[in-house]
Amino acid sequence: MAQDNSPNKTITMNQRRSRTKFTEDQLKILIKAFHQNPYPGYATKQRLALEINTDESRIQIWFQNRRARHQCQKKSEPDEDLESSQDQDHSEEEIQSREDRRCHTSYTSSQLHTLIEAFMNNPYPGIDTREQLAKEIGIPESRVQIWFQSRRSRFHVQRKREPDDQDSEQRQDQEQDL
DNA sequence: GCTAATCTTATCAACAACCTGTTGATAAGCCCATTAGC
Repeated sequence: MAQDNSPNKTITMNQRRSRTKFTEDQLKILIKAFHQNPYPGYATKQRLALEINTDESRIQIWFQNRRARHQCQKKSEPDEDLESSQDQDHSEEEIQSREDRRCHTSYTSSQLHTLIEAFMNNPYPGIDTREQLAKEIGIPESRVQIWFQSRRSRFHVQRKREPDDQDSEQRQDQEQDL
């Protein structure tokens, strides 16, 4: 999706998380797991994270990127290599057999207060800010990142709707005047 | 150039209050999302 060029974006760019460098052994394990199931549930991601000694959120991102690359590959070279042919059958059955999601995180009012305040200050916090917030409210950084994503999304939807709401209000006023 | 990190948007699903709205989690991205570190 197109991203805007707001000043906030610059803040994000400067504070990216440092790139994770997976070893060959780690990649072997991840690729094998991907062949078995490109949509692993939370339990599998946690197990993988433990196995290759990394964070579960990095496993999630790796699978997201892998799926994206894989989609491109499948389109450009259908029924080509072993990898593609092995993954041809993923689809409906696979979606049906998807593993459980992560448990719903519940935030306390004080945690939410801290997050909202931070959001108003900067809706695009970099890794340092997110980690600081995570530490402050005692929630994993990955959850803080997801919270900001959802918050921005709803904020954008709300802002898109606002002009419509104003229009309809104006129309109602005009109707009442008549 | 490859790919991890990040973004927006749409949708699913858990939860609080009791049928529906709110919001966290996840998936897709088609001029094959964009950005940026190695």
